[in-house]
Amino acid sequence: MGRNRSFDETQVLESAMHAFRRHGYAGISIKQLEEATGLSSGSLYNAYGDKEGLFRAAMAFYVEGCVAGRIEAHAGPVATLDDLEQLFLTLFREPMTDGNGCLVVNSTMEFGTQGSPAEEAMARSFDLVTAGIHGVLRREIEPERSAAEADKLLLLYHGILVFSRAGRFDEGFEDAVRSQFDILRQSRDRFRSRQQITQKEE
Amino acid sequence: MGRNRSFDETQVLESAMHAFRRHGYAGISIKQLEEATGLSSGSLYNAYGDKEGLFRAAMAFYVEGCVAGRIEAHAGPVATLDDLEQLFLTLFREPMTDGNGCLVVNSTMEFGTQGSPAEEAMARSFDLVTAGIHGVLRREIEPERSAAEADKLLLLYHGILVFSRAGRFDEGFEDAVRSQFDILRQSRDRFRSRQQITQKEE
DNA sequence: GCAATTTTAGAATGTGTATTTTAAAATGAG
DNA sequence: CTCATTTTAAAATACACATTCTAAAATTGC
Repeated sequence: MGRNRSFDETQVLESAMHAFRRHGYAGISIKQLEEATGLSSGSLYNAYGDKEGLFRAAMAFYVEGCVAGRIEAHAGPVATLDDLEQLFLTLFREPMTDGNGCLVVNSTMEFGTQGSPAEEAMARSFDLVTAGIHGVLRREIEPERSAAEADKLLLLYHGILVFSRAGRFDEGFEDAVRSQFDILRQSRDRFRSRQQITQKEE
Repeated sequence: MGRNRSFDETQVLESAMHAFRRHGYAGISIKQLEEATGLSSGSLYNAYGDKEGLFRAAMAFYVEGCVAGRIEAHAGPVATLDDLEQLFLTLFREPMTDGNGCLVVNSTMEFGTQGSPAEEAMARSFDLVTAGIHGVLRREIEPERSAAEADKLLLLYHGILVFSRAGRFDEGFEDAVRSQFDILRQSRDRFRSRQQITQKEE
């Protein structure tokens, strides 16, 4: 056994993640990644193999640390409509306000579908968000409308991430989100009272 | 005056635009652009100055030819909710189904806000779409809800472009769009009948 | 403390890149 | 036709890039 790593892996991955978020994969050089992480290229290559390896690690770090955590907290198995609304409202706060967007969505747009080094992380992230949103709506509103409303929210969510990256947050997007959730809460209340009536009849 | 260009400028810009759409700006090389356009680098540099110049030209070509035309047709000064719905439904058809997304949104995600060579084209395109959608809703539904509903549609629109690039169109997004426009049409009808009542009272 | 093994920093390497230069071919204007 | 000007293609250039190599420093297990 030789010596142990002297750098903080979490800190390096976090720096790399922010650098990729800002410049994209093709748009950043190893030299810039050295500056961002504070590591020399030798150490980076030793630890992650190559640029793609570092990118994959940064992606995984982002998905597990950032996406999975937020979904679990706001769209987990017992989450309510109000919790889900909070998920959407977090998109208007740090770190999304720095104009660098979401690493997963940025990378999706950079690579598209064909042979992307981000493929697994992308799929996992989309699946997490999709399952989270659909789960909450399936539990909360009437079943006939739940799928379409969930897809709407899914599109809304990713639309917000586009405008986050575009630096166009001046408009009333937060109001739009609240207004949509108000509508969903009305739908939920109608659904609940109808269920109560059905229950009484039995 | 020397000789005239022997290549079809429209065809070259269209090829370049599709190449940028597919690979991004940083992700494509001059050699690939030579292959895509059929021009030698000499001709490309003579005609467009440099890679960035060609990119700007391709962006302008896309915005004026693709975005502006679609907005005018489906969200112009006399467009209805049904027209606007058609705008959204075109996103599920050619050429958006090729998995290469929209050049403007792709470039937005690649460059973000800071000093992007796509800045003018981006701003123009976002403004066109924003103004088009807001215009239709201002005319069609009740004024108190119009802004929030327009922002919702704006986010929905760009969310669709994300999933278009992600190649994840298998889901019921088209239903989600139709369902949202059904709701807007109900809102419009309520608004209209309320206006009629007010008119009778006078 | 010794030896094996890993990390590390920096120099070295080769390839790919955008761009410029060159010279010949083409073509419009007079 | 002729001349000036432009396009064009291909070679030349210079630089940036990802990656590998080298040798020294560090650190663990025994």
